[in-house]
Amino acid sequence: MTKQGETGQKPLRKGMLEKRQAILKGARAVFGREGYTRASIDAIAAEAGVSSRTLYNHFGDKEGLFRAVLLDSSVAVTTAQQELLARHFHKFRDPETDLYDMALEWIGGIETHPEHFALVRQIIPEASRLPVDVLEEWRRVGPKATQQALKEHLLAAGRAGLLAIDEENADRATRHLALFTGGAVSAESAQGALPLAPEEFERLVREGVELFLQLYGKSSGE
Amino acid sequence: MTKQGETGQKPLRKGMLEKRQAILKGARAVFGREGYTRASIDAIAAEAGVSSRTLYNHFGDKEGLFRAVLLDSSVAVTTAQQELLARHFHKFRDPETDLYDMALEWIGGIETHPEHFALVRQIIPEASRLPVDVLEEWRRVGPKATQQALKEHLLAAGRAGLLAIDEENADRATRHLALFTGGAVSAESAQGALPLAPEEFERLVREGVELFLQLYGKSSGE
DNA sequence: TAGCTATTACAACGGTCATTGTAATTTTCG
DNA sequence: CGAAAATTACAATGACCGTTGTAATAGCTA
Repeated sequence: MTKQGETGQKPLRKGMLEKRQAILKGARAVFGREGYTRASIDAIAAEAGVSSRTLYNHFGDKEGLFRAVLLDSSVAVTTAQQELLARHFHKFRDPETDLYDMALEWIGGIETHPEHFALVRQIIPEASRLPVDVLEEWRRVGPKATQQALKEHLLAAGRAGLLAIDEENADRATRHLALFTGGAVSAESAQGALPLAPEEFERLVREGVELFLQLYGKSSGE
Repeated sequence: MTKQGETGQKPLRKGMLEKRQAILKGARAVFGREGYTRASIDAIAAEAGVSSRTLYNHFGDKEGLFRAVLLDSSVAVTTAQQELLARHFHKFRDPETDLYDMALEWIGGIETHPEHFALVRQIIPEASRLPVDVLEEWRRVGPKATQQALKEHLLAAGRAGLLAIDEENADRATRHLALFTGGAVSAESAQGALPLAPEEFERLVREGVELFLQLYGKSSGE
């Protein structure tokens, strides 16, 4: 138990890092597809093209692997989402269209990173069995981090006079934008479990952005 | 497979019905707590105070039991929710307070029927492995039925001149009320997986109702 | 009370799975 | 190249679990 792996501090040898990432990739796929309990170590090892013994040498046990996969995947997706937000808000001029384009790609992340969100869907019912620190760190590096980035971009847009947002209402505005777009999509698709027609998806996001601008737009807001 | 059980058409003998309901109750608890895969037949039988063989005689196999439990529980909760809506809208006079009271108890159903919603949380990641007809029937007798009842009450309130709701916008208004209150609570509590402080719960519901009235209230709406 | 039926206790089968040990083999690095 | 480390194949262990059969028992109904 105290040998190595766990949090993976110092994989020095060359191939180790590749093996490790292959395992993480395979585990993300299988855990997301099958769920924690159904996912067998052998299936993950096969998906990663690795012996199951190597997997144990890297991550200790099944729970350690799940922990590593969840956090690794969360960091990756959060990074991608933050880059996406930065890219869209960089050229933020017209709230009407720019906010819609941004939200479309942001919420579309559910389909851009299907394995990650399948993985996240698995932890919801498993929450009471998962160590609290894992849950907390997931929220911190995942949803919370993305939300924080969004909040800062919205604040910047507010300072630029493009939205009716200031330090006072920024938190609520951020929650509202997420709720009106992502929350609406999530509710309609049973938390992403059921497929949603693209037109329906776009309609929900569009209506959500319209509602958001109705509250925080410069024309009718304030 | 063709012997009996399955959909349970004719349990005539006296004690059988009690056994059946004891099994459904125990299965709801264990399935909700452990999830489909982890939940063992023996654990369910023990929780129900019944031999595992009796369980098989009633429901055929594990999947048949899960199917029966999910639909039975959904019908029960939907009935309770519809009664709740009828009771509140019966004495619907002042949108400000009446709508808040209603939403508080409605969304509070997550805590009033914890086993049911734990069960529902389990089917989300399991969706792709569940027969489509089970999923469809669940949505029909569950969320869809409640949503339909709410829509009719909102329409009635609109006809009574208490809300700015008519046949044109009733569907959207219904979705909005659910999203602003239940969706907000759901998002904040990670789909109900993480506990939410009562004050936070009430605050979210209150803000949700306020926002709803901002859009569909008679004073500032229209 | 007699007979039918549901229920039970018990055992067993076949399967899956997490985990570990070991020895051989491959890979990496000095 | 040669040593050290990582990886592999292989097997085994111990546990859990869904499901079924069976014979005994308890409960209901007529």
